[in-house]
Amino acid sequence: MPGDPAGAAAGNWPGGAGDEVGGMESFRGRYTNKIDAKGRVSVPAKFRAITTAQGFNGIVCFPSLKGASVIEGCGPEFSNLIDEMLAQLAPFSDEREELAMVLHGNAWELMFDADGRVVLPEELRERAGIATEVTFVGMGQRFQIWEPRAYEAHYEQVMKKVGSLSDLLKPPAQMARERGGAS
Amino acid sequence: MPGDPAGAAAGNWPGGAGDEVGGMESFRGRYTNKIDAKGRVSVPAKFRAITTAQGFNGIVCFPSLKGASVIEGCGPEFSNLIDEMLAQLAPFSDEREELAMVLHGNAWELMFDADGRVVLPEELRERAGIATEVTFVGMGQRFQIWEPRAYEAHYEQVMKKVGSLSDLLKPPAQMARERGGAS
DNA sequence: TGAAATCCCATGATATCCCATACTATCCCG
DNA sequence: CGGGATAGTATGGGATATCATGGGATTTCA
Repeated sequence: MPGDPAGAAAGNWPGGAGDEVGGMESFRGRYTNKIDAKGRVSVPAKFRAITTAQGFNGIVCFPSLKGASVIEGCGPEFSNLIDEMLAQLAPFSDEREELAMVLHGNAWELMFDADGRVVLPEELRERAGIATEVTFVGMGQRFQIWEPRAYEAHYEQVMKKVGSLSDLLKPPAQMARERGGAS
Repeated sequence: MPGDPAGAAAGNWPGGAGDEVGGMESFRGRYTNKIDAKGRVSVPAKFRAITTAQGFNGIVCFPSLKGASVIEGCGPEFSNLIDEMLAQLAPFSDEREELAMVLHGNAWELMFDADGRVVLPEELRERAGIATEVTFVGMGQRFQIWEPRAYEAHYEQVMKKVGSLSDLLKPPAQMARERGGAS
């Protein structure tokens, strides 16, 4: 790989909305890897490049808020974003404590070993129904970790629905015009 | 061969929109290339010129939202546009999550090799029914990658319908006038 | 001291790089 | 106007690097 030491990484293209979304690289693509006898699983190299570029030699994992059978994963940048979002809630409100209990109390920092593998905590695997294989799914700022069959089933459902959602995608200009109330 | 792609050229005619934010170069023309034993396929030189001019030595591919058997492709400018459009949806809404799963989770950044080839991921080829040949079809801001026969069939259908759509094409001035008046 | 987690190395598969070749459209010059 | 030279492009194959994965050895902590 000519001059691409995980830092310049995947897609540092110019201009664009990358900055408006928060300036972080996007987790893209889908990768299915095996869990070995010791519980280790390789994090996709493309994903590793992103989190290490963010200054953390590992990933952060926590349960899905939606209760779905899936593990959420991200790098320090999105993890910090979560902290900021929590910080905006009233300090001792029930809502903040409850969110914090999930997003902090059940979040793990998983360090890469020399070969880029991590061990998924039993607590998270169990809830996601993960046994011998996992599917990493890029979600932009963060990614998800699914049991492969559960992902397949879910994705089929999403594909059926997503055609009708395409109307929601509008260029920023058009979005502004509609907000402004022309018509 | 229909519309003489060579003549349409890369299209940097004078006064062109190449520099403007909203006016990206257009993907034009149609090219059918082979997939070799290693899964590699040459991206048409005209298309390569566009994405590299946008600052990315490769293409971005993702599935069609309409569920059609086709792979969507683009350069960083349109890819960034997608990010912007997604960013405008409510952060953890179902709609945004579902669109992200398709547009990020099943999107790949495919880098050109020294000869301008990429390897289409199995996940995308499968859904598009692609095996040994593909047809690149320019779509303006982006392009599509079809299994050649599927493209032929689809194109016949489109040609039957497109005649009745010609009224939709109006100069911007007229468009604005109608928006202001009616509705 | 024992179980579990971590480190380190080996291996196979895959993707990437690099060079060679055939073809075609363009250019140049007679 | 024609014919040969030339550059750009698509394609094929061998060599090389990267990555996922398995297993042994060492460390850590209870």
